Amino acid sequence: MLIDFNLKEKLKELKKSGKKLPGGYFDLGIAYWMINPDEKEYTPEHLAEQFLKKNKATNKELYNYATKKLKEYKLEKLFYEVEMPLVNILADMELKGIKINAKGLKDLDKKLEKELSGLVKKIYKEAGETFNINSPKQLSRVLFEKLRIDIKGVKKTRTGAISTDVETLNLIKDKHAIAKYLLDYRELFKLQSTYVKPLQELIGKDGRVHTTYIQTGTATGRLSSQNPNLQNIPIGTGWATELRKAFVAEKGYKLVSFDYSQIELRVLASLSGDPKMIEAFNDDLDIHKLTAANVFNVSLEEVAPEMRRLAKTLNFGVVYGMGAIAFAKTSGLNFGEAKKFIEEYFNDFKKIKEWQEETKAQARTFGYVTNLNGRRRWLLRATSMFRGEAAEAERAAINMPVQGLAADIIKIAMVTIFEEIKKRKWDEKVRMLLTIHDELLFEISEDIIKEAGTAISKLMESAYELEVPLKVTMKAGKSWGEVQ
DNA sequence: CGCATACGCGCC
DNA sequence: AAACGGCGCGTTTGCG
Repeated sequence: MLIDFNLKEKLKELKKSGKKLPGGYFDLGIAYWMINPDEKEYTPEHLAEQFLKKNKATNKELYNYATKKLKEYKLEKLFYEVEMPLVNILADMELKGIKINAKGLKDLDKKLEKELSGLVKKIYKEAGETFNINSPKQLSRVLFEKLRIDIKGVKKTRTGAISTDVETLNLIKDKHAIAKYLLDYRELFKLQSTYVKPLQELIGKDGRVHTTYIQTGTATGRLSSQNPNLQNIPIGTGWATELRKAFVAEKGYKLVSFDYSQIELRVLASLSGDPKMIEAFNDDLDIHKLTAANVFNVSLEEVAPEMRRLAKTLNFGVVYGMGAIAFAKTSGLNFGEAKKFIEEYFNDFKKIKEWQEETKAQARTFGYVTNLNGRRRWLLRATSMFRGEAAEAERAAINMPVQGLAADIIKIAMVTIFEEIKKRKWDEKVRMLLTIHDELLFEISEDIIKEAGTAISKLMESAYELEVPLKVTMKAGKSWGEVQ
């Protein structure tokens, strides 16, 4: 058995040179990540220091300690049956990469360039001077000192400066024409500088971009993606779709996305055992509409779009431990109304409140929380004497078992799908490319899309048994822009 | 000059 | 004043 660090990189090297893979392997970094997912680094030096209290340790010593802890924490199944197989799967996904239409990106770049130069001119004209729009410091001076725009309701940054973020710009939109231009500028500049420009640089000789998945990158069990991060590609607006259209399928293939519908809320319903929410998912109802009907005390037919929107914000916020202040801010309600809606929510879904309180108590009592598979997160600050610190740990505590189980489910699905691909000898026809928390993106040969799509959907839906069904929606297209 | 920090923002 | 969980990354700014 191969016992070492960064086995994904080693497997990639072996695959590239066509060599045989080891029969079994044990990634030390991932093992320690499961023991404590909040370490910022998982290097041999750091782990020896942190866990063995030594300057140096051999892999054997690190292995012995890790296996002991994995057993003690009941993490062996998750480690050996999910995380380790995933190393090989991620290696494949990274090597494969996703095809990019370079010409499309270049054209988009030019379009953005043109739009941006127009906006810059308008902004300078409104400001009566030229300055660096990308500098919050300079922008703040122009907006609030030179132009003297009213700062009522505008928040300050952590260091006390007047904020210039989107929320602020929206607030002053009606007070000065410059704000609208700045909002447009921000959107386009972000798109160009963060996505369109870097992506072009990262296209390989094979015409594809190859992200790197970090298996030890989050404290909840999720994966992260870097160089480039393909888990935060813009979606929704016209410009975002233009960008997504540059992610394409190879000739003879289509991109096919498989999305878990409401996976975190389903997990929360299941964990809490809340009868109303479980029934809603069992009946395949519109969960936000159902929530709205409950918090507004109306029938499903009487739910107006605005009511549903508020309920949706509530549903998402609850998973994160959102308070009245934050709910008020994101919903546009005043503090009192926001507080009432949250109370009403927990009154309607009592078991969710109970589950959250139990989970917080666990964090305080044991200093950690776990999810159904034993995935663990240490939260020693739950008993901090600083109220803010303790509250922050409590919010992390109620979120981790939910986010972490959702992460496990998609990882389990990836492992079973990978096995199915091998079994059916679909290696060249069904390529798993991306994993984006609750979504898997494949490149599938056009002749078997139907058959493979059905198989993949089924495997995703049966990856884990909850108190409610898992639901997957599938979409196929020539580009990523077409599957959203 | 490189590096860390602040700010801001894209996604789930 | 803020207090919504989890990430990665671009630009600016100030420090050594």
